[in-house]
Amino acid sequence: MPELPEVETTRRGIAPHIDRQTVSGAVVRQAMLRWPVPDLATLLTGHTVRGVERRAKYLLLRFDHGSLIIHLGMSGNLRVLAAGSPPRTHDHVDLVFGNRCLRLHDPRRFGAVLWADGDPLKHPRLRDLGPEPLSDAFDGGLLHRAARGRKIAVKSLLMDGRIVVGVGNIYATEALFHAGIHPARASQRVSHARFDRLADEVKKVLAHAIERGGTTLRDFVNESGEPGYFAQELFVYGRAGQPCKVCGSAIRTRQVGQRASAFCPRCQH
DNA sequence: AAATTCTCCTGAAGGC
DNA sequence: TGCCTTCAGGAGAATT
Repeated sequence: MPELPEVETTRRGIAPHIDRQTVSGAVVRQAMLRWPVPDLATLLTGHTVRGVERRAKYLLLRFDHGSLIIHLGMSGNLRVLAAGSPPRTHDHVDLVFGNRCLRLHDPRRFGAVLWADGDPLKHPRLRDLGPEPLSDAFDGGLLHRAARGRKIAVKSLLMDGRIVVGVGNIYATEALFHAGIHPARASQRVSHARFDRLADEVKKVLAHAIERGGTTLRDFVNESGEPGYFAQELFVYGRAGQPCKVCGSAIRTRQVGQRASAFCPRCQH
């Protein structure tokens, strides 16, 4: 499931192939993803990509007349293929650049392709987002302020995009383990010092995962169809019943905010 | 206002 | 072997 490191891996992978390239055509095979997909052939043919950026888990393809906003949902990936490559099931959208093709594949269709006429950062889906986790704007103080008076589980706080973006289930789970904080702990009962540590661990785990090309659990692949290599470095996510890599206790899971959450009962409080 | 629940979808896994 | 049920999961929407 693409989280920030997987989206950033995708951005870095596709940018060299499509930045400053001109769209020669587009195909929309499935016009209904999370929201309706615009008529991309009409919208983009003849227009040139003026930048490939990322905000939270959204990819932004800049054009002179607006921006294409792409979200990979939980099962999406973008690959660069030869133009004319036969589509497989769930290959929903192609953007064609001469002899190459940027193809969106998304079995569960939780992804989205949106268009913003003006500043994409002012789009309703992006305008209320919190700071980037790898920026200086994100730190323990921000978490501590957001947690004031909140009974919500600290893991849910960390995954709330209005507070900080890009931290999904995998990396929230891992960062909480490294910070020694129980995922279900009430936010208001986490000290400033422990939030400092948590923010630091979020940055470390995300940066490290980007270096490894992201986490591949089932189906994440980069623009060339290759998996990421962070999965082997996970300490708790997906390791229920297995021994903690630090203390040997059996990793447990429980529901936190309707989401499966793994933790070490001895290392996290 | 904050917290919780529901929703979209498919593939994988488990039961029988 | 194969059909049926269950469930995960990002994040917006609806509800409490």
